[in-house]
Amino acid sequence: MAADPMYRQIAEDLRSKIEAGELPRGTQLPTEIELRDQYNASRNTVRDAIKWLITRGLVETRPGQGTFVVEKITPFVSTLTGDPETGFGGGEDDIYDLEVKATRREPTASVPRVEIQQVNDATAPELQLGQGSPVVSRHQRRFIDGTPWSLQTSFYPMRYVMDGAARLTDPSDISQGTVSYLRETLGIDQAGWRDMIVVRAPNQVETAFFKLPDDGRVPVVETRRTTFDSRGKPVRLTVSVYPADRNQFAVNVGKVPDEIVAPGSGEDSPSADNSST
Amino acid sequence: MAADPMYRQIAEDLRSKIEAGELPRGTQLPTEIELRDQYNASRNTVRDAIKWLITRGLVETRPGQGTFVVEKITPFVSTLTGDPETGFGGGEDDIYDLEVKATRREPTASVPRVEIQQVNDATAPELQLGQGSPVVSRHQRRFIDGTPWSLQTSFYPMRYVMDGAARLTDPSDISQGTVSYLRETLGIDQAGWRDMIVVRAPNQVETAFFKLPDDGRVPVVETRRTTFDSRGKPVRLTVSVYPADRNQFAVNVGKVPDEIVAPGSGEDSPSADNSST
DNA sequence: GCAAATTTGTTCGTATGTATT
DNA sequence: CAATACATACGAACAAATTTG
Repeated sequence: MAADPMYRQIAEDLRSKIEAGELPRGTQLPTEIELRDQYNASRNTVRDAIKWLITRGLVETRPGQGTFVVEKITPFVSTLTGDPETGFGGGEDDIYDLEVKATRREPTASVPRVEIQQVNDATAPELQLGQGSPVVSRHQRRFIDGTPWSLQTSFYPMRYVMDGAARLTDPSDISQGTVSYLRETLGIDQAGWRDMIVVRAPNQVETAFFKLPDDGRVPVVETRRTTFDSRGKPVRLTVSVYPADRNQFAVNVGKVPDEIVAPGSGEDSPSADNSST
Repeated sequence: MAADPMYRQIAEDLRSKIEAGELPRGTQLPTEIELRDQYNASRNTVRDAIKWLITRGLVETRPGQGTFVVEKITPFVSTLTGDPETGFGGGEDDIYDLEVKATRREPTASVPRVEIQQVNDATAPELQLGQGSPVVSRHQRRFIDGTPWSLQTSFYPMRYVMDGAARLTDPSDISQGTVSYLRETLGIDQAGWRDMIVVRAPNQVETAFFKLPDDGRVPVVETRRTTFDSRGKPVRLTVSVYPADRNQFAVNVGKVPDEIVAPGSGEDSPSADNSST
C-alpha cells in the first residue's frame, strides 16, 4: 500500500489478468460486490479501478448486466493516397479508396445534405477565401456494412455555382463525381491534394452518430483534404471524421505491392524502459 | 434533475464558460470547495464534473494548487510523403520531413540503441519473415526544441548484417543514412514505402517519455512504415510513435503548393445534429 | 528551513436511482 | 413485479503536494 493507490493496484491486477488471457475477450468480470470482497476494498474503490480500465478501453460496463472485457474490432483500412493520374480518388465522389483485411466490405453513403454557409474561420484560410465568404457544403454520413464509418463534409466556394456549376447545390449524388463535373463545366482541373490528419476528442454529433461512449475516451481522426488545381489554387476542402477505435489509414509513396498486411499495432518498442535523456 | 445527471450539468456549464472565453486558457477554476457552494452539490459530485472535463482535455488539476484551463499547444506537423525520386525521405536517417507553422523548429535525435531480437509476432508478417527470425532493431528518441516528440524503432532482417551490412549494428548514427548504406553495400534499392497509421492508448514507456497524464486519455499515433525494394520485397519496418496532443500529419498527393496552412481542426460539421439514418 | 494553510487525491460508508433480466 | 447490477449523489476523514508566512 506504499507505492500505488489501491484502485491502481486493483486495476493493474485485472489488466494483467486480461492481457494474460485469464479473462478472455467478451467475458464478464466479477461484479463490483464480488470484487469488493476479493480485494478487500470498498465498492467505490473497485469502481475507481474499473473506471481506470474503461479509460484504457479494456473493459466496458453494461448497467443491469455487469462489466465485460471488450471485444477486439477488426479495423477498416482507408488508403489516403491514390494514383494522381489515373484513379485519382477512385472515381466515387469524395469517397476514399477502401481495402479491408480478409473480407472486402462495401461502403455506402447517405444522400448529401447541401447547405449554403458563411465560411468557417478555420476553413477560410485553407480555401483561401475571405472571412464570411459563402460556400456550398455537401455533407454525407458513410457506413460500412451498416455500421457508422465516417462523417464527411466537402466545402466549395459559392463562386463555382455562380459561374455555372449549378448542380453543386443538388441535394443528390453527382454520379459522375464532382471532380469531373467541375472539370467539364468550369474547366477546373485537379492537380493534387493535401491531407492534414488530426486526432482529437469527438464532439456531440460525432459521439451520437458513431455510438461512442459519451465520456469522450475514444478519439476521432479528422482528415482535412484540400484539393488544388494545377496553378496551386485550392478547389475544395473535404473534412472527414473517423472514430479511432475502428479505423486505420494507409499512405503509399512510390512503388509498393498491392496487398496490405494486417498491421498488428501494439508492443513493438524494445522491452526495456528508457531512463536518461 | 430529470434529464442529465448533476455532474454533467456542472461540467457542461463550466465547459460553456471555457469555450465562451469567460475562463481563458491557463486561468484557474474556482476550488472544489467554492464550486461545491456555487452549484450547491457535494464535493464528490464537483469532482466527477471535473473528471469529465479532464477526459476531454479541457482542464487539468495540479495537486496542492488547483484546477486550470489547459493551454493550447501549437502542434508539430510531419509530412508523411516525399518525393519518391529525389528527396525520398529527406536524406536524414529514418527522420521524416518536418515543417512547422510559423517558426521552423529543429528536430534532434538520441544516439540509436541497437538490439538483436527475435522478430515480433506483429512485425514478422510485415517484414515477410518467419516466426522468431533474428532482426536488428535501431531505436531512437526524438525531440523538437527539447520537448519529447516521438519514439522510433527500425527493424532490419539480420540477414543484411550477415551479407555485409555490418554497420547496421553500430550503436551510432549512420551519417549517410541507412538507405544509401544498404544500396551501396548490398545493392538494395528503395522503390517506395507504405505507412500504416493507427491511433491507440499509450503504453507505460510512452506515457513516461512523453510525460503524458498517466490515465491514458491522450492517445498516441503509431505510424508503421514498411519500405519496399523494386521487386516489392520489404526492406525494413520503421515504427514511430507520436503523442496525439502535439502532432499532426500531412499527406501530399500529386502537385500541391509548398506552404502548409494552419489546420484549424474542430467544429466544421454542419451545426444541426443528425437524427435519422 | 519549517510550519501552517490551501488544494487536490484517495478511501470509506451509505442511500437512492435506473437499466436489464 | 422482483432481483440483480451498475450509476449517481451525499458526507466524512485522512493523505499528499504546493504555496505562503
